[in-house]
Amino acid sequence: MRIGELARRCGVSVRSVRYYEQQHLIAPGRAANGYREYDELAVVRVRNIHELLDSGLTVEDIRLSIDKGCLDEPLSTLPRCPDVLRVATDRLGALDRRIAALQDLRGRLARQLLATRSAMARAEETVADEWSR
Amino acid sequence: MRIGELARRCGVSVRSVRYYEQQHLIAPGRAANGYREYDELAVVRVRNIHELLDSGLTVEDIRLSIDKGCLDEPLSTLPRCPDVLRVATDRLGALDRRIAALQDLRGRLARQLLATRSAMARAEETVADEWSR
DNA sequence: CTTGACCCTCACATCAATGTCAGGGTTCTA
DNA sequence: TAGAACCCTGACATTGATGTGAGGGTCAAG
Repeated sequence: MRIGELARRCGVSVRSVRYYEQQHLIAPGRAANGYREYDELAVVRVRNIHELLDSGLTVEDIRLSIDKGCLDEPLSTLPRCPDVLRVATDRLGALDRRIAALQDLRGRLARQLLATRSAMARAEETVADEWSR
Repeated sequence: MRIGELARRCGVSVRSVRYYEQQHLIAPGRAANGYREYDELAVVRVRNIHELLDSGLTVEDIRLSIDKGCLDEPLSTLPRCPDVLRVATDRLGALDRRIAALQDLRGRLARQLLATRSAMARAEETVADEWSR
């Protein structure tokens, strides 16, 4: 099948499929006219790639697990892939660190906001005091 | 004072100071030789800009609050600035959304990992079964 | 007069995956 | 045979703040 059908069946853009190829995640054949040719295996691979990207892995992560057969069956039916597992575990840790950093940021911003609000409240009280005098 | 001293006193890079200027957050004078000239006010402003950036606001956020006098005193002693307050509140919401998105991602990745691990465990049991036969 | 520490502008690189052009070829259908 | 719908490559844009380098002035101390 050609790239448009592949993309449609995998729920990704044609651009993305070409990008995956450029990143050496897939290697389609070529027809005589230069068009890329994909088989059913490609459907599985591209779906897997998309799913892994969507789960927070990077193209680089996925590339590390290629040529290990880890992308050529539906992920749910191919549980044995230590490399993907390890990378995913690392990625989970990185994700946790990013979340922690964001929550730290949130804490600082919230405290700043709170301090500002209470300072404004105090200022209004002062004004009220002045009025009541 | 010149840009090097300003940057040192504010704990930011010279590059960042020039970037703030390019973004119209500061507007230093120029000496006869073309060197930027900063006064004490600039120290306060640059420190405030850096602190706000560090708190998760963007240059665009900060720009919206300029010309309101919100950057010309230490933030802790200038609590009355509704615009900064509103922007910061918005930013807090955005931060919460980003955190939620990351946590969602984390959940998906963790589930995938868990499923993979338990599938591997099942596979090992199967192997054990085969051995025990 | 030279060295070194400053300063200037301009501009590209970073990170990641994808969108979106431009400029052109192919294939199928009416 | 024309037009629609597809395909190709190549390249720039996006986001945000900063790093870095080239190529070149300015100034003070030695």
